[in-house]
Amino acid sequence: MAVTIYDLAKEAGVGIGTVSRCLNNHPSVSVETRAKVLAVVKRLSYQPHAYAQRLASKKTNTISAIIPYFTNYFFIQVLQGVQDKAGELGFDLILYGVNDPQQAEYYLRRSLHRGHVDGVLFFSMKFPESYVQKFQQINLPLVLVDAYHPAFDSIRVKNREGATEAVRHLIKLGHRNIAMINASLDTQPARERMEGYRLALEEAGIAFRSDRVFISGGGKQDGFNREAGKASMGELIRRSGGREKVSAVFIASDVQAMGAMQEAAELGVRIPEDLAVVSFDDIELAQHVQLTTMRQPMHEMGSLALEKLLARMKDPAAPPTVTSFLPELIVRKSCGGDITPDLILPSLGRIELAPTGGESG
Amino acid sequence: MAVTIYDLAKEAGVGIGTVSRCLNNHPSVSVETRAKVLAVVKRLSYQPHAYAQRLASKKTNTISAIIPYFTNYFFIQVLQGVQDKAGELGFDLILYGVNDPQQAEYYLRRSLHRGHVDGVLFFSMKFPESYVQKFQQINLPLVLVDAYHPAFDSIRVKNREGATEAVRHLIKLGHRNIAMINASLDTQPARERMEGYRLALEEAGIAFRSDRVFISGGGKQDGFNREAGKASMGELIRRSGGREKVSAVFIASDVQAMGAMQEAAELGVRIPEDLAVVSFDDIELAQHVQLTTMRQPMHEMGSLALEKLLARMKDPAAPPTVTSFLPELIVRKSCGGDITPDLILPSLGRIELAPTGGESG
DNA sequence: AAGTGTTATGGAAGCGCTTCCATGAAAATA
DNA sequence: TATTTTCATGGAAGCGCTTCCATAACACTT
Repeated sequence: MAVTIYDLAKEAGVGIGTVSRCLNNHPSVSVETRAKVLAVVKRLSYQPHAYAQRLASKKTNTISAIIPYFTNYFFIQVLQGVQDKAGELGFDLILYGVNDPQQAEYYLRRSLHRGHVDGVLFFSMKFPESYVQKFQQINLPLVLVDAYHPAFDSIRVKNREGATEAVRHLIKLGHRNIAMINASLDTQPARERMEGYRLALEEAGIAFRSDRVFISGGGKQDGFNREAGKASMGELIRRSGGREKVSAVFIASDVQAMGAMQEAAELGVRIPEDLAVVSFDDIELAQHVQLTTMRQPMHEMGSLALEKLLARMKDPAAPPTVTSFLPELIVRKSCGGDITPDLILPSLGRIELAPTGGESG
Repeated sequence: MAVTIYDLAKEAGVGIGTVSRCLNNHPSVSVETRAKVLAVVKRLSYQPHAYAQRLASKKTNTISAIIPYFTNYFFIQVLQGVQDKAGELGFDLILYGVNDPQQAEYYLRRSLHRGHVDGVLFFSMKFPESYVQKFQQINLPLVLVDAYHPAFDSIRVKNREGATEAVRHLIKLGHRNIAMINASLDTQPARERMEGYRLALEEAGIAFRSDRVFISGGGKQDGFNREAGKASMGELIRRSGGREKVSAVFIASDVQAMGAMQEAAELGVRIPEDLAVVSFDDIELAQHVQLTTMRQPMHEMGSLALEKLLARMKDPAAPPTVTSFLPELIVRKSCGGDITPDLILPSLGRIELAPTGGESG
């Protein structure tokens, strides 16, 4: 069997307490003893048993992250922030990918197992009311990212303000007939972004028309995906016409915009000539397709989430904090108009979305 | 403090053994006793202590996945496969993202801690020789994905064959001056894909020219990234000219191809008119930019990896197995020529890469 | 009635650690 | 030299489980 501290103790001719102390850099061990023990540790290539340590010390050094649809680029980039920080701090990160809402509860339950994790990161979903008390009861640190509940720490994005700025930009470019492609209103970001859209319109004296808001997805996921975006754009194009033709659209996320742009191209609608597009997130891809979008500091949100969790562990009694990020408008080509220099690329790419069937240029 | 089985036992008026048996669905408990105990479990909202269980039962139900640069879409898609399977089987997945090679060893060491994980998935990196023995010694199941070592199970992709097919396709379209943009030759996939490239050329009686192979990245990561692809393409375009102008290029991965295409567009080189492109992976994006590429079954590779790990746990003595996937050519528009219908999209998109400065079509 | 199974149960032992307490030796003080 | 303080150390207890063994209770057999 594996080497235990008992083996080490016997081999080094000391007690198990001493061995443990050597391993944990406890001060009260003589230099010689420590050297002797560590030599044995090395010789027998001893490996501590993680769970025995954790059982005895009551710390797990592990956190879990519960994330919906984590192949969504937005989450990946946030997750990267979490992971980098976790590595830096020596924490293990258990990844729970949620594909349907029920799973979220399953993973919450799992995270609640006493001694399983030191804390939980919960992303972009409505935190189930029924778990609020459970977390409070056992005092398990929890941080909500891109979500909100008054009882817990949260990291948010000013969706409303961001959306307003996005739509304002379109208005500034002269658009009046501005549609929105949104995700499921079950999600808070979708609701908030729509509110921002509505506000910007009102501000400019443009009437909000609910028939200009397109939500699709047929219940599949939460609507923040390429297919939903594609479907919505299809509908938009089919329904938009006549003198009140929609000339610009605000899309609730880059991923949707990807699908939407593809559909537009397939239907011969040119972007930005026929339709200006602004969306939300600034995932890596957005740059590639020259999408104008509202940037969220995803990596930073991820690492901050972990920091907040640690702070919470240190001081469980502190009142819940909320950190809000204000998204930043990144102007690229998809909105047309007076294009200001791309804020990411030093030189502008020449990638265009052209509706021609064959060669162009 | 938290509720333990002792509390349950006292409360239900039974012994701890009986409680444990109830919780674990052991057969030899009477129906009434079980009901009585489970009622108490519910009433006290008992949560088992994960690490105590694990310490006593010697099973962790956890595996770790060591993945380089996991924001790379290729890995994400593989990881999704792993995660889905893990969720299905009730395993916890610890994610170790590696940003530089040293970290890999750190995470290997960590995974080796006795009792920490039941098995390890190691992705796309050279498995360090110095850890071979350690894994064998403690008999920790290990599966290599997109990597190989004779001592362990592995899941591979026939990189050579895939590359050959990719280049053959270009040759079939009439190209003779075919360059390659590769990643660091320190990685096995890069070496194998280059060999496939060379083979296809030889097969067609075309001389291999090392000045037609472009590798860049300046040591940053392993070269499988957008920036490296962009840099290589820049060099290719600058160096290619005269009568032996390169008319097609095989790029070692989609991610690199993204950067390369961007650079081409910026330099006014049209794809596919001026330069045909075929690459490798078929990440989700490839469809979006109409990239012809060799598809790897990423999700399947991920879930198979976990299955293999389980098989290995069951039978530690079985000889190492190797499963190889043959990538499949997906023809889209980036290679020009006689375009066959896209195998993913029912109808072809119209997204084009046009080198024009402004509107086109 | 005595013997043989069968089933349900209690609880000790043990998983491999950390931590605390007691102890003995050495150093510092009077 | 006698006494206190400090330091290093050994090892028991305990973390919360699973599992095994012993036992009691009961139903069958002959």
